[in-house]
Amino acid sequence: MATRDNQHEKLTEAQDRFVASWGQMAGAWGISRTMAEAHALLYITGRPMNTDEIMDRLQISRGNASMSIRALLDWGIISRTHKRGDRKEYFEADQDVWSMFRSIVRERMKREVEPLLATLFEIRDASPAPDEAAGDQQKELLAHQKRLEEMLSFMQTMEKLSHRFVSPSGSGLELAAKLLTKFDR
Amino acid sequence: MATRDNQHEKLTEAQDRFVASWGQMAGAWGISRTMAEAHALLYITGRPMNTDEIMDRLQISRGNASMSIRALLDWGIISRTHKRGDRKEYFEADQDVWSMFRSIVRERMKREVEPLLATLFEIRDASPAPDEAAGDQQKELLAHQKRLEEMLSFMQTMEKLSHRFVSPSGSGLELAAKLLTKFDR
DNA sequence: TGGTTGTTTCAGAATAAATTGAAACAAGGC
DNA sequence: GCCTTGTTTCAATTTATTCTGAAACAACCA
Repeated sequence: MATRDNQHEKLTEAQDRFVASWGQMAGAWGISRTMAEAHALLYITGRPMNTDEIMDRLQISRGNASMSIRALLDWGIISRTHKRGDRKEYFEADQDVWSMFRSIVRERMKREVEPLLATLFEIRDASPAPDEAAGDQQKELLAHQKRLEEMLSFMQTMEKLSHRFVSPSGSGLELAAKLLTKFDR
Repeated sequence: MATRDNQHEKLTEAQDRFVASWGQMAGAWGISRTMAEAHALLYITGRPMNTDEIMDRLQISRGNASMSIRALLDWGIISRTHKRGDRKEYFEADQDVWSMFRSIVRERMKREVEPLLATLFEIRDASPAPDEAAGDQQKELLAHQKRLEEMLSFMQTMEKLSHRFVSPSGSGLELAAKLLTKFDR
């Protein structure tokens, strides 16, 4: 059975490396390392795990595990399961990479882009309106408004785009993306 | 001139709010607040500014200003300018929102996605290969490989997509995005 | 060459974010 | 009710990140 043991060891090592590289990526995107690692672990092992297993594997505290799992549930990229005769809660990751990606985009839009957009509208409406006179200051106010409008229009396009792909039936994005990359240049 | 003063005051206030909301957003995306604020300031004022002006307006130290400006230059979303008879360096933001966005995507891909992709390939190549036998463990190895492949394929699609839009002539994205949002559902 | 102005660097300080661990809380079973 | 098992919360701590300020550096000028 030495071969089998060796295989298993290498599998575990590959999983650990996957988890670690995922965790590294996290910081750059404003996600906590542990949260990313927990998700990576559930994804790459592909089986439901309970809190204790996750704690042990990632070497983290119970509190941290609980909060990270909660966050992943809120993002909608992992779900609860149960095992017969076991009172513990188990968690498993969405195994469809594209649907996972859609969930992430959906949440980030909702949490970060939408509030920003609302603020930008407020700022626009509170910005001083240029009057008819043609002084330099009026020109500047006009330019200010133009810059605000362009940013607003950009973000609105992004929002619509994300809704278009992310929300309902949903799997349009995968097809579109693949088509778009199919023909080089 | 009370009206003019009032207009100017309101303009400054609008700019400050823009800068602040931009800065808030930053944290969620793994960017330092100051860097985002400096960029927002240059964008919304629309005119070249030197280090001292930026320091004063954002209330930050010279060191911080210098490093943030440098980072923005590295990202390619601001550029250096000079004024006749003034030895100071001036900086101005790219005023085209879409080209700005392209620069950001290009850099993030290069810095974060490409290295991750390289690591994923390494992990795949170091993962144990299943043999012909049909045991549970072999099935698991197969499933592991499938998950890795799916993630790899996803990220490769994303990379190609980004190259397609971001790199050369470049302005395709704007058109495509607008078209895609044009027809609801 | 020495003086002046402007820019960069980086060790240490300040700040923000993530993590722990123990207590509080829930949900059963007896 | 009152144990037992599992989960959540949160104040205190640890860790990571950002920022400061002064010194080093660079470029120009007289």
